[in-house]
Amino acid sequence: MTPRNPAREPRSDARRNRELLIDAAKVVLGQGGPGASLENVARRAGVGIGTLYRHFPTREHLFQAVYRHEVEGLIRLATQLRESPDGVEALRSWMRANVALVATKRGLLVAMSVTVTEDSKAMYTELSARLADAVAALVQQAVAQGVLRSDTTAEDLLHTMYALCYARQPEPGWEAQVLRLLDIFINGLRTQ
Amino acid sequence: MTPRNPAREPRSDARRNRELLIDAAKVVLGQGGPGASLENVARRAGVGIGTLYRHFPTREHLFQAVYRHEVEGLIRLATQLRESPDGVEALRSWMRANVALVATKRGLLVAMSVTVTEDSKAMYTELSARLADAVAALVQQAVAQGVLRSDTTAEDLLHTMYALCYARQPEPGWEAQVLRLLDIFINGLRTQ
DNA sequence: TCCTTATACGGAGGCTGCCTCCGTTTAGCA
DNA sequence: TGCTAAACGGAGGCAGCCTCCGTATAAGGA
Repeated sequence: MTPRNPAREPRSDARRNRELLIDAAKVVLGQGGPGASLENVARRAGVGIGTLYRHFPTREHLFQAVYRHEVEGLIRLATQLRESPDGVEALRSWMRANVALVATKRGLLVAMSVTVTEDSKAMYTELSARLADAVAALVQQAVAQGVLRSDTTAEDLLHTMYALCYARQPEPGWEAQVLRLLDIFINGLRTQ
Repeated sequence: MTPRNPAREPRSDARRNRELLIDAAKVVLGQGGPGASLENVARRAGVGIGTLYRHFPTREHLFQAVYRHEVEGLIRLATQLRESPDGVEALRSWMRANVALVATKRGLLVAMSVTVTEDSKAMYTELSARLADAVAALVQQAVAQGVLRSDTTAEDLLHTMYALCYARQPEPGWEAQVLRLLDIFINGLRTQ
């Protein structure tokens, strides 16, 4: 074996366990929030606690990895939806996915907001920009198809969506309410 | 001794220890946030952990007691400031005290926002209303003195203050910035 | 195919905090 | 001064945090 390979690929078991841990953490942190038990995450992933700590030295590392994973999923989804023939429907689907994420991963979002470090701020900035770009592409597509008002911006959509989510979150049944209001908003953006 | 006294006053040691615990919790929770150690609170108060749990059966009971204590302090301050000859200065002092509270008790506020129960929502509603009333009285006083625009509302002030606090909080030095912006805002409300 | 070893795994163990339970102490009434 | 309801304190059992180190294994080279 090559004894000195500074940038070697991670071993296959390491890669697999990392994925397992992130999947488990999605569920456990999403429900339990900032105080959720990391031993519980390791148990659900079927790995030892030592493995968890090797991959994610601190609680924040794990939170960040999960968050990044989720947001990159949304970015991927936006890219896929650019194939869609109906640009407005594409936007609607994408926003539904985003609201669903806020709904199921509430604990995670609270956890992220509790521990704000320089590091997490940088990540947040980077991901926000990429997300906004992905949505802007969807908007442009719909505008080009002639089904959306040409003065629409990605920020209009994102700000409205997050404002609705956060203003409504505590009540039960808020998700349906927000989706209804979003539909109205999107209809308002249609070329008549 | 009267064995059957359903609504007896708490014993003096109980009252004293309750105060000691709230004082200690102010510091410990203000710094440590939601995850702060309750044993640490008891140690700082100089009482046993059992005593803490008798007075505050859950972490939330303690959080709520501290929060109520702080907000009632602000309400008392507003009442005292009604004696002040200069209504605008009184408002300014009061808002400075409020910003200082946000600055030193950040951990507490985060803790309160993480665990939202029916109970805490009711308390929050009640205290918000009383706080708004106290500020409204200060505003009316200043208006009556002819030093403040007569269309000013307590909500204008409170919303502006909290929006500034929460939008700015993470940066270092935010407190001075917020105080400066608040001063400008209050000057804007002066009758010229 | 097998050997070698860098890489990764798992969980025991020490520590801290949570919360309960109960024996001890004390405030305050008569 | 005596009595007792009320309050105190901390031991103890349990759970989670994180580290450390002996064991297992993936994968490059012979």
